[in-house]
Amino acid sequence: MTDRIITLLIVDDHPVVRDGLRGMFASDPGFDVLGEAAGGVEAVELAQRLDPDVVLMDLRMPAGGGVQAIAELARRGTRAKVLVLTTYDTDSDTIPAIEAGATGYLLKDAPRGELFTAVRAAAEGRTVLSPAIASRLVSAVRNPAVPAAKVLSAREREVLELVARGTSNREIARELFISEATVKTHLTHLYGKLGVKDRAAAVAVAYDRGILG
Amino acid sequence: MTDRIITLLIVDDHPVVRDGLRGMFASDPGFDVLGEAAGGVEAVELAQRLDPDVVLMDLRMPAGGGVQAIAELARRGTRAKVLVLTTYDTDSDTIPAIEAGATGYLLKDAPRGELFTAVRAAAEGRTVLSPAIASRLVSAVRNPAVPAAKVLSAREREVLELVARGTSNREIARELFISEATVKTHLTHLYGKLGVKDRAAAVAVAYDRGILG
DNA sequence: AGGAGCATCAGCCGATCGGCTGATGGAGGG
DNA sequence: CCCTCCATCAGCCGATCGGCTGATGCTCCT
Repeated sequence: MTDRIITLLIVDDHPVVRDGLRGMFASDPGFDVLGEAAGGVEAVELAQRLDPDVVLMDLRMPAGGGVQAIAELARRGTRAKVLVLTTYDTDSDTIPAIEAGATGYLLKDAPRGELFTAVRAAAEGRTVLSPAIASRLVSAVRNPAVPAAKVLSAREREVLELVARGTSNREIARELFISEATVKTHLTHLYGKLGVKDRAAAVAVAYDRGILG
Repeated sequence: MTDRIITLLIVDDHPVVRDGLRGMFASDPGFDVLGEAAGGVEAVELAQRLDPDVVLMDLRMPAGGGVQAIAELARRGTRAKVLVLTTYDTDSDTIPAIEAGATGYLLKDAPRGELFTAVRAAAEGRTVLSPAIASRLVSAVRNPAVPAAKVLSAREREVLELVARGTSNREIARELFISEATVKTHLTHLYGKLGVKDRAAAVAVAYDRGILG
């Protein structure tokens, strides 16, 4: 199993990164890069057509988000294992990506050897995590997961976005065609979810968690 | 001038990106990659020792910021032209980097050909900017340059940081050993500088500009 | 000497916010 | 069918905020 050739699909919006990865894997006869995609939508399509063992996937892409692409692949029952390869260990998409079905999660600054090992592991279905990611995961699991009790609803996010622009409650109400009372309700709720007491702190926390910005 | 071999130094904290760039330039006999650095400090040192024509520099790096490295190179009168190669067109370091002495500014998703052209241009001392960056620059210049009228004082930043944590004016006053009236004065001033009307928007703008977060 | 910018303070007042209590209807899961 | 979550709305009230006007002392630069 370990000595079979592993086929790959590379998904990243940066040509430079795609080149780097392709070059890396080309130098090892144990791998075969079947194709490249620059966005999530294209990735899903190519994954179906080329049927690679492993998909190396960047998360932040203009043309179709990585997380959605992973979810879509899972929904279609694609055989390929998805190995997320991203720049940020602070990425707020870490947990969603894994929930969506990613087999592993590596940072781009991982050394070559680690990458190769990770791809082989992923091909066999084993989970691989960067140490930084792993530690974030365990702490995320330790803390009651933040299980949805802290996920803002779509409406709450809308309100929060307007708050970040300096919009008053009354103006928000007009903007969203709801009453001021409802705006205040949404605010009270999202304060609770974000663990803050006022709008300024809510905006700060939202930026820290990647909800805004 | 155009047909001399151009020597390069690659600076990026990601091995993958360094590989990608090295591979790209290796394929063209007109370029010679002298070395690689993973951080700003190392970059300055290598630039002095290797004396490349062009330094390809990432901005966001853990080991020594790119902007500081550029400034340091300029201070030392290094011959090398610095071509910033970054991921973000929203990067708040754009203008500082150019002020620090960068010859050009490209986004990583630029196609190969553009990169080659840009490096040759940079080697000749010509300025190269990604379209997105260029447009940001002109607008930055059109607006009176943000001339210091919009730079927060140290005290104002302190107040703003506390605001972002949800601290009330009274608490901020206690925290900083000043009166509540003074806190309000600082706030009024920084609202003016940031072009906002309330604390929530101030926090948002501060995050956008990299003042907070 | 004078101006600009910063940090400090005062008082007043209307606008806005946030907490509290309580309620309704719709959607989705068990 | 019941429960939960979401979105919607109401009214009350004290706390907080932001604008306005005006003032002092300090430092740095011209």
